[in-house]
Amino acid sequence: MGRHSCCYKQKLRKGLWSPEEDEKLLNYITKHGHGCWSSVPKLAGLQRCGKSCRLRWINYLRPDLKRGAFSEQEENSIIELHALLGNRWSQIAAQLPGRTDNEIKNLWNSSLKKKLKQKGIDPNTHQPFSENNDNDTPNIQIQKTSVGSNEVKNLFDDTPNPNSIPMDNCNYPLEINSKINNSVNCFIPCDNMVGLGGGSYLNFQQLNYGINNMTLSPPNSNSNTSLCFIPSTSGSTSTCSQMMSELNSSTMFHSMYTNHPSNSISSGEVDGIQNWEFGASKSSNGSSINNYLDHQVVEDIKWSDYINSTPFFLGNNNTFQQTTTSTHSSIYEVKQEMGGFINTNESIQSSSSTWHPHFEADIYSNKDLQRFSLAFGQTLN
DNA sequence: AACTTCACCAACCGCCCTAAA
DNA sequence: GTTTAGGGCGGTTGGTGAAGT
Repeated sequence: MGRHSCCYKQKLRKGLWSPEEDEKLLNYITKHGHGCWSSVPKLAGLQRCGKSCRLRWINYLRPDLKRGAFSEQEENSIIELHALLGNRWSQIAAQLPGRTDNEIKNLWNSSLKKKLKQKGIDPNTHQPFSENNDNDTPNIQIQKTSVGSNEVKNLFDDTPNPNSIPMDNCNYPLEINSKINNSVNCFIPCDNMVGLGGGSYLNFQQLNYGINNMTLSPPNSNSNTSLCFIPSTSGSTSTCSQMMSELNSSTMFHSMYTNHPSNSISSGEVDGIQNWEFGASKSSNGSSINNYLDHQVVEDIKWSDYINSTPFFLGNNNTFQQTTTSTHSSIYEVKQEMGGFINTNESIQSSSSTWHPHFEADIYSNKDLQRFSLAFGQTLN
């Protein structure tokens, strides 16, 4: 592989494009479209390789290019997107109409990196230089870091009561929205949270979404969606009647590992940390804990492979409003009220005998970014 | 005025992915 | 299943003009 065959051909011009060459390329593509790029130079009468023509068109001649200096708003967007996407210039450019990846890359390397450094921010991590930037402790980096205008709370500080989840509409910071919109795995929360014993419970169902427009695609048991929960329809946990009735039965399926129809996410405080237990259930009187994901399964399926960066939403039925439906898909308008991303960068062994192991999740509300610890797997008694 | 350094950015290079043969 | 070519992407280079000495 490596260089394209066209690049080996002799007598092809390289370097800057002349106005005459630009005119030839522009005229040709305007009239005929580019089609196969490798044939463009010959048809357009250019002594260039197709790749060079393509680049010239995309980065300079395309009529929809904005050109000119970047606005402050554009620069801020690039910084935010870079914090989220890293050096994925094409993805960043996709968020900025009229700008090319090359243009943005050049701006970043020549200007934005310096600006961030001048502000005492590491352009690679987007964290203050004074903070611990050790890549082995990524969760720590997030603490006390500003997300948009939101305040960030310390992991072990002032952990909120999940019963007080704000249900107002909320506008997420740009990078959060982008992450949500590009997600493929989302958890649909069901009816409501039900208080039980020392914790609170939120039933949910995972479905598989398409990219960007939140198209709901019917998943199947062979898909790689990993975590498949069916809300309980009886007992102490709430039913999800409304949500269930909106969905074709083919979109629901059992946990592929447990084949048990009842799972929930539960919350309680352990070791001073607010924990969410995931994939567990309690009996109707709340007296005993039964977890349907046995320890062997947990080891086999490598949780981290499935859930890393998995977004989820907490809310009620109003969080997702179905707008259209067809045989194969339903489109939901998302009014997320609270949601987050599970981080599996580290696993914490709790000193408690009943919670193990823990992963962390960033949970965003309309006010704060807060850190929870999630407990996955078998409850140890 | 001459030279050097710096900043910018257009263009190239090489790798990767994918579809077609 | 393998090979090949096209297209896309991110990293890097090198030309050019501005600024500094």
